[in-house]
Amino acid sequence: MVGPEHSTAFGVASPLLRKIRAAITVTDEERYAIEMLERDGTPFLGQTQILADGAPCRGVGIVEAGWVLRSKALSDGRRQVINFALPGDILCLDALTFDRAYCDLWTIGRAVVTWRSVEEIEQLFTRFPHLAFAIRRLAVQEEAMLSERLLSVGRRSAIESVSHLLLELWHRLMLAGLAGGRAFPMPLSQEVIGDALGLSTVHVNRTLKVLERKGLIRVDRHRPRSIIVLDAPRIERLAGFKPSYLDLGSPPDLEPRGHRRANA
Amino acid sequence: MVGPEHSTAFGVASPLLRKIRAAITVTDEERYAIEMLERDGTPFLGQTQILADGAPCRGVGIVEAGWVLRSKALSDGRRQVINFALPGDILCLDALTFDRAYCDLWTIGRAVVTWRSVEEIEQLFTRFPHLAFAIRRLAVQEEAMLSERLLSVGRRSAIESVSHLLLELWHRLMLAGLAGGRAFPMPLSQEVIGDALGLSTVHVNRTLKVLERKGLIRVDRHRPRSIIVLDAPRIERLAGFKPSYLDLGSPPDLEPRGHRRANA
DNA sequence: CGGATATTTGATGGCGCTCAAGGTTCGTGG
DNA sequence: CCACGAACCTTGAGCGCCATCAAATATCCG
Repeated sequence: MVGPEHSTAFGVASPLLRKIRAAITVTDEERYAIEMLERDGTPFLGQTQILADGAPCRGVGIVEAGWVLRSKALSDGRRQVINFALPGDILCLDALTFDRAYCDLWTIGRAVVTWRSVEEIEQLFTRFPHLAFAIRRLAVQEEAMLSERLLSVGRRSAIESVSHLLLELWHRLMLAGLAGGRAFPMPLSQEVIGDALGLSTVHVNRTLKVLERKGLIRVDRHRPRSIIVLDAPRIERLAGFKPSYLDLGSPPDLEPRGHRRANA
Repeated sequence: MVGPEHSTAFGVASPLLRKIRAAITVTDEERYAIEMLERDGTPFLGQTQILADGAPCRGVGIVEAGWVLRSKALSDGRRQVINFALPGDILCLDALTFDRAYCDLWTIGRAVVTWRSVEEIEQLFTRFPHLAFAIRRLAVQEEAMLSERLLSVGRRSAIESVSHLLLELWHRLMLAGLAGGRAFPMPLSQEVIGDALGLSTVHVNRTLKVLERKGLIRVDRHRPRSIIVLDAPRIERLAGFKPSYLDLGSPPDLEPRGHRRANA
């Protein structure tokens, strides 16, 4: 039904397209337009700052490959990671209505980012209103993720927060077609995880160890690092993880979990 | 230049209009349209839930009077307040692209909320593109506030967080025309403040006491409760508060603070 | 005045921070 | 192939910020 897909940097089929397809049905013309967005990106190597809090925003960024993080820093160096952008995620969507960044942007390891001007995106939205709708949904999802993160940092214990973050990343990577089965890539250092959850590096380490000792996950420390989920139901229960906030298409499952009927 | 303004519930001139004027110049027609939005609201008395996490969203809400909070709860009762909506703030702006709530909504004390259908808002946006732009800016500001809250909860100490929250509310109330001078209304109980900052009620109490003992604020405990800021520069320094993330119009002040020239 | 809600204060303890040192993995260049 | 440095992970010891529990006080409302 659909032809072979354009292959983006690092040889993965477009995660952005995949995510948009979760929200709307995409015509061939629209598919082509999306694929054109994810071209000619700038490659970065290590941890590199690509945008500064308060700086003018050059437009909208698309993460072609690698991971990017959004963070805010205090004057004495304390840092809070606001969110992670995975391949197919869009950076600075707010640039469409506000031309100043309110966060720092850093790459994590290798990453490829494409910048598109506000005008280009607005033309795209005019030509393809469906795409505008789908991408606005991505923005709503971002806010839902932010709320969930705030809940973690404010009210969940360390082991709950860490578990919840791992499950969120696993889920997002699957939705983007970047993870399958029980394993998923984990480029984040324990320091970065701590900065996302309001924890110290040391405590993230101890918490991961506990999760391993409980037989819930296995951490593969060889690069490229990865996580293997050994007991999904148990860690989901521990984290109180309900993936509905990540689903763009269908409404969230309002029934209690784990009560699917046998022959339905 | 501008005629007498329509007076909303509780006799305060439209805070929404005032905030929109910070972002764009408003024509008389637009002013009338905004004022029509803030009519015929439903009044609520105490702490009342007006929307549930995961429930279908009836449309967009406008806070005419009183305060509303957005929160998420864990199954065991722990609660995180995501943000506060003051008079003139808009609730569920995401309903325009996503028809499910991802937070609970509760009133704080007396409040009046008007619900407008998605269709009505979309018609408004079509008729007045400038208004659409200004209101999208309000949405961006919401995200900036959320990021700042995450920074507080994750990385600031209790005394820094509490100070920062107080300053944010003071500033927002001034922008909405609901506070002037050094005093501002404070309907939030210490429990609610704790739920917003990831702190216990007891610790919020002790922290407020410290701020009073340091001579930075005075808490008026008689209802309607209020806060008086006694030493704005000092508490702003303590909190690391930079109000640029709340300003919709002008770009943020990139120069170091407190260096205004004498005769300028 | 009585009941409900919110604030205040003390005592105690734990989760997670800090400091410090040693181990691992990996990239680079000899 | 090995040496070396950088970044990251690991583990222990000690402690502090803030949570929890409990009880008294204050404020408001009817």
